[in-house]
Amino acid sequence: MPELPEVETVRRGLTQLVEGAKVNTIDVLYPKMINVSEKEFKDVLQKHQIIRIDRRGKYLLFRFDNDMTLVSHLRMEGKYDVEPDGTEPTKHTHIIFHLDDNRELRYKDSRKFGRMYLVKNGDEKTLSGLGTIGPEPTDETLTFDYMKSIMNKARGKIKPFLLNQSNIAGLGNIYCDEVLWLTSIHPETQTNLITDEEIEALRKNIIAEIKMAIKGHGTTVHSYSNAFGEAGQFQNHLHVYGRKGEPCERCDTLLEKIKVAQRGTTYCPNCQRKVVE
DNA sequence: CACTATGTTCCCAC
DNA sequence: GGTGGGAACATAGT
Repeated sequence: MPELPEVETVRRGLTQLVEGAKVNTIDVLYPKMINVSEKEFKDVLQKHQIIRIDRRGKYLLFRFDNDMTLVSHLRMEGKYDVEPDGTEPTKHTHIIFHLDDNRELRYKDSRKFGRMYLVKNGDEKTLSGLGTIGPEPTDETLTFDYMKSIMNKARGKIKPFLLNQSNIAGLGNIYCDEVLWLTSIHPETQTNLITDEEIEALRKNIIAEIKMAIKGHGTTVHSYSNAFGEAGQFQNHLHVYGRKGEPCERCDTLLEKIKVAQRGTTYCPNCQRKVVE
C-alpha cells in the first residue's frame, strides 16, 4: 500500500535507474490500465526519452522529451522493476517499456488497481486526482493557517478528512493512524472541534512522520518494495498500525481496531479520546 | 463455494 | 458544496 513515502522512494530509485533512458517499444498487456488507446500510448511514447521523474502526492510523473507526461498511480499493489531484456513476464506484469540498452522497465500489479494517464505537460490538472490535490506535507507548503482554515470548516471525522487527498497530499491509512496516535486525537473526533494547539501538533507530526518515513525508505506492509527490490524499514517505527491487541507504548492500554469510513482503524482508547458536539 | 478484506477514487443522494 | 454511504477495481484468504 504505497503512500507518499513509498512513492517518493520509488521515484528516487527509478531516477537512478532509468532517468535519461530511451524507450524503444512498449508492450501493453492490460489495456484497461491506461487512459488512452494502446495505439496512442505507443505512438506517443515509443522512441522517446525519459528526461525526469517527478512526484506529486502519491502520483509519479514521468517526463518525456516530447513535452508529454506519463502519470502513474500505484494504488495498492503497483510496483516498478527494471530487468534485463527478455526476462519471462509474470502474470502480474501489465506494461513493459523496452529500453534501448537491453533493459526493461516493467509495471507489475497483482490487484490491477494501478492506473496510468498520458497527458501533455501542464495538463496534469485535468486529471481528477491531480486537479484538486492539496499541499505536500512539508513545512513550507503545509502551513498552520491553511490547516486551521480548512479544519475549522470541516464537520466530518478527522480520519476521513486526513485521507482526503484534496486536503493534504499523500496520507494513507497507515500514516493517518500513526499521526493521530502521535497527536493523541481520536480518529472519529469532529474535525472543527480540534483546538489550535492540536492543529499545530498534528501538522508537525504529519511533516515529521512523512520525512522520517522517506528517510527509512517507506513501510513494508504486504509486498511493498522499491525499484531495487529492497524492503522498506519504516515498519519498525509503527506505533499503532497492525498492532491491534498490543499495549499502547504510552499507557499500556490495549490498542483497539474499529471501522471509520469503511477503513480499518487502530487506536488507543485511553489516550485518544473522542470529541464530538 | 460464498463471502470478506483491502485503499483509493468515483458516483449518487441528501 | 460538504458529507456519508456505497460501488468499483481484482485478488487472496477464510
